[in-house]
Amino acid sequence: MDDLAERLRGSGYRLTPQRQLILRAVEELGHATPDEVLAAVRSSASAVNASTVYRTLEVLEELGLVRHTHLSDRAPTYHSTRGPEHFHLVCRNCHRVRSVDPDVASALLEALRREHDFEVDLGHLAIFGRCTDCPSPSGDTA
Amino acid sequence: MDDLAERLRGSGYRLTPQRQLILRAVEELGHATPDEVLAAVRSSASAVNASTVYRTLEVLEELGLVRHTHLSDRAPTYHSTRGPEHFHLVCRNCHRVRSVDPDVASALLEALRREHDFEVDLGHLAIFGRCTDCPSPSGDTA
DNA sequence: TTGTATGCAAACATTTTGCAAAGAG
DNA sequence: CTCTTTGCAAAATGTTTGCATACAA
Repeated sequence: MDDLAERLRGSGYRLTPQRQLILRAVEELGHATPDEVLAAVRSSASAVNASTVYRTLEVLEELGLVRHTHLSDRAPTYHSTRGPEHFHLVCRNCHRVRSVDPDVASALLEALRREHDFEVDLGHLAIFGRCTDCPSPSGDTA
Repeated sequence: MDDLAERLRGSGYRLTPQRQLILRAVEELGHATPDEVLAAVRSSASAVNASTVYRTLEVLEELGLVRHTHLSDRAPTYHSTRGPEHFHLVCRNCHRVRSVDPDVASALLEALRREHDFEVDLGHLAIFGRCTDCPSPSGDTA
């Protein structure tokens, strides 16, 4: 769908092949780092520059077409906003990442709004911890 | 208090002046990046190396004396575990950071435990969003 | 004395920047 | 045509590593 073209023009941006490719890559990859997006775009066809990926992800996020979150201490990951909104659970032990329905957190959001005048950006949220059934308390990545 | 000495030895580590200085700096600074810790330690006295700061913060965190969280897209911040446990609210607009009592999130933690077999690491949690009364919806740092 | 810890310098990973050339509208 | 976007190369930022030396126990 050419949501992309319209959204871009609506904000004074231009439609370029790079932007199309990068958005498509994010949509296909699920949760991908800029590097992974770069690799995907490159294999998929032409050569695109890393800085273009960074700049484009920034634009796409501004337009609300993608979002980023931090699922590790390393590079951020980007995902499309086309699917349902969600937040993330990340297990420090097995590194499994789960997407959770916002409803689970609605009470917290409400409390923070009321008691702390704070509006949570749920889509950016990544909660670290560990699966109850995950073994060794190994000092692992965060 | 020489909790530090005991904890270190209890895990086969040694007590060094650098480790004392770094722990003290974290305690005094509140929420500080490795770089800020480095600067504090350096001014406070002798010269310490950056890599020592990184290695030491890792050890201190393993021992449970400090914790780190991500209050920006940049460097992580470390804080002492001597104060009460808390999680963080970060406003994308005014960059204010608030420490919140864990109780506010207890229902969520319980739900995640029950419904997702997931044990949240609350001390690492930083929730982004914006103060309700913060003005402009400027596309700001994350 | 023995092995851990440090300093140093270099490597690494990720992101940002300036600027000239390409290309969208 | 004009102004945005790209590629490129270099710099900036934050962190990690190998190795010889220093020092805690």
